[in-house]
Parts: sequence; C-alpha cells; structure tokens
Amino acid sequence: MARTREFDREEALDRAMHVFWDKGYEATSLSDLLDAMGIARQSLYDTFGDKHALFLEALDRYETHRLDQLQSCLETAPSVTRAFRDMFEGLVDESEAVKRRGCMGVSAVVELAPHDPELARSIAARQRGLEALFFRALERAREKGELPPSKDTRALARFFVGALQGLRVAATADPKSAALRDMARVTLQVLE
Amino acid sequence: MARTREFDREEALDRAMHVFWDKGYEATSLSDLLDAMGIARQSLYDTFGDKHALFLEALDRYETHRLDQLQSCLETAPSVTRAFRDMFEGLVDESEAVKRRGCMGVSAVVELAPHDPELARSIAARQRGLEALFFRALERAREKGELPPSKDTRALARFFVGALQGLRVAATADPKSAALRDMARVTLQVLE
DNA sequence: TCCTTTCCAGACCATTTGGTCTAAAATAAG
DNA sequence: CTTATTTTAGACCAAATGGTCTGGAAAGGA
Repeated sequence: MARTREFDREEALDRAMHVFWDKGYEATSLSDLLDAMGIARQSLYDTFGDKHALFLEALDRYETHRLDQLQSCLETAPSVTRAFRDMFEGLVDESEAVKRRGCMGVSAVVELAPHDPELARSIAARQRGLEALFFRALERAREKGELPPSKDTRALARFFVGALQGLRVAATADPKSAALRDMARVTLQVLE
Repeated sequence: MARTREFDREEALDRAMHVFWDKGYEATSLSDLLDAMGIARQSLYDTFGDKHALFLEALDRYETHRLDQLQSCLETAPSVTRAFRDMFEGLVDESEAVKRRGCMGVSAVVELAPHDPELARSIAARQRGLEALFFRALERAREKGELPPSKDTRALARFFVGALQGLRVAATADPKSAALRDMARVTLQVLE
C-alpha cells in the first residue's frame, strides 16, 4: 500500500509559481525551484513532469487566481465602473515591490510566447477569457445605466485588457512614477 | 601602428540587438551572439565588455531607434492626432511575425527590471523621454486646435506611453486577434 | 622588414544546466 | 512483520554556460 504523498502538491505548485513570477522562466533554475518547493528532484519530475510543464501549471494557477480576483472585484463592487476604478487605481496603489515584480502573465507572454506555441495558445485563450469577463461586466453596466448606451462594450472590454497590461509594464519599469496614476485616470475616462 | 578594426562595431551591435530582441536576455547564449555578430569571442569581450554590457548597448540602440521613429512620425504626419493614429493602427497592421516578436524594450522591462537596478534606471529614463516626446506633441496639437483645450496633455502623454506598451503585449500574446484593432480604436478616442 | 596592435581560433575554466537513474528511507495498510 | 508505494538524497550525465587566456594570423605605418 502506497506511502502517502507527504508534500502538498498545491502548496509546492504555489511556491513554484512565486519563483517563476519573481524570476521568469529562463532565469529560474531547478535548484531554485526545489529549494522553494521543499521537495526532491525526483518528486518534481514524478509529480509535474518537467520544468516546462511545471511552468505551464504555475502560470495556469496564477492566471486562474487573477481571473478569480478580477471576477470577485466585479461582482462585489457597488458598481461595475467602480470595480474598474478599483482595479486600476488598486494597481497604482500597490507597494513599489509589488509593482516592480509585475505580472507573471505579462512576463510569460513577453518571454515565451514568441517561441512557445503551446504557451502562446494558452495565453491567447486566457486573454479572450479576460475580455469575456470584462465584456459581461460592461454589458451589465450599460443595462444599469452606468454607461452611455452608445458605448461599444466589446471594444471597451478589449481596451481594458490592453490597458491593464500596459499599466503593469509601466509599473514594473518605474514603480515610483507619478505617471502611473495619470495612466489609470485617463484609462478610466473611457467609461464616461 | 594598429591593425584596423575589421568588423563594423555598429553592424555587430545591430545584429546583437536583433538576437536579444528575438530571444530576450537569459535565453540568448554567447554562442548565439557570436554567430549572429560574426565576430570571435575575444572581440566581443574586447569591444563590448561582457554580455550584460552588450545587452545594455543593444537596448539603448533599440530604444534610440524607436524614439527616432516615433519622433519622425510625429513631425511628418499632417497632424499630431493623425500621428498617434498612425502609431497605434500601424502597430495593429504589422505582420503577425512582427507582432509576435514584440518590443525589445517591454521584454527588457519585464525580464530584467525587477532584478537589474542599472537597467531599471535606464528604462525609467527612457519611459520619461517617451512621455516628454508625447507631451510636446500633444501641446502642439492643443495649440493648433486639434485637441480640446481642457485636455490634460501631460496625463494624455502618460496614458499613451502605457497604452503603447499594453498594445504591444497584447499583440505578442495574440497577434491574430481582432481585439487589437478595438484596443487601438478606443485608445485613440481619448483624443476626441 | 619590423613593430605594434587587432582579430581570431580555439583551449580552458569552474560552474551550472535540466534531466535520468539508483538505492535507501519513510510511510501506511494488511 | 511484510509489502507496496512514495519520497529523498544524491550520483551521474552530457551539454551548455559566461568568461579568461594564449598564441598565431593579419593588417598597416614607419
């Protein structure tokens, strides 16, 4: 009868996610991963496959969490426009360290998507998922009179996907910059 | 009397830039660089210092070219608003391969800025330079009546810096996506 | 031709790399 | 206690890594 799995798969994966988020894919070594995950080399290979497979799972976990957070924000905010405001201004208000660290999704896109078709497909699907989430929210906003009826909610949703990514890159580039707030402020003006 | 330098430093640097642009910093090996640059190992070390120093020069070259291109676009377009339109729609109209490849500046930010203070400073300065370029252009637009007088040109300039980066990431993530055009279209609406 | 300098072609270096393999230790049910 | 399975602790592997070093080849002015 099998020995029980001693380490927590999810916990290990979460730790791997943090290392990849912090350092990216190429700059993260197996040694980094094993140290952070607290497991042995063979366990990593048995449980996750290889480094690339682990990265894909870690990214999936990250993106799922992000989407859940954004969805939660959109559902609990007093209004949809307020939720968008919270999203963008919340990003600007993050600590300098968090801003510098950036977004694991953006990092994965930029570092790997040009040469990793599997990851590129996964990411494109995620991006469409985020767009769909924003689209539904903006449709609700329009129905409630929060948005002028003339607004193209599909286009707005897409715009916000790009804007979020742009703000994240700008924040990584210069976390202290006052420009970030202006970027957020002008971005949000499209809701008026 | 010294032997003349046989290889063209600028040409070699340009080729290095293309390799780094294509693969990023970590995923680019010395072997990759030497092959592309067409020089020997010792020449690279004598001429550029080391891999990191070469990367910084390559990035500088890239960013200088980009700024020149944007500046040229802003100066030669019939109007400033038209220049912004050309910038964003031009990006969307690029080939799929070019979109997938992305922006070397964004790649450098995301991959290296969190852990490379020297590069982070350089990039933050570049970002401010781009903002200044956009600001001057938008001021001209306002003076010419292309923009409503109430528009905060500083804020708009900052917004466009972020928007450009966001569109680049989105294009890398999903070059074929129709969403890119909507992102550009809504971004440009802030000029109205 | 000589001298000086640059460029090249590797050898060499220590270290790291992702991944495979083996055997011992640990765990838990029967 | 036995059995089956998982986990660990490395050893091992071939290859790659960024960088240093050496000596020969090449170039050009004096």
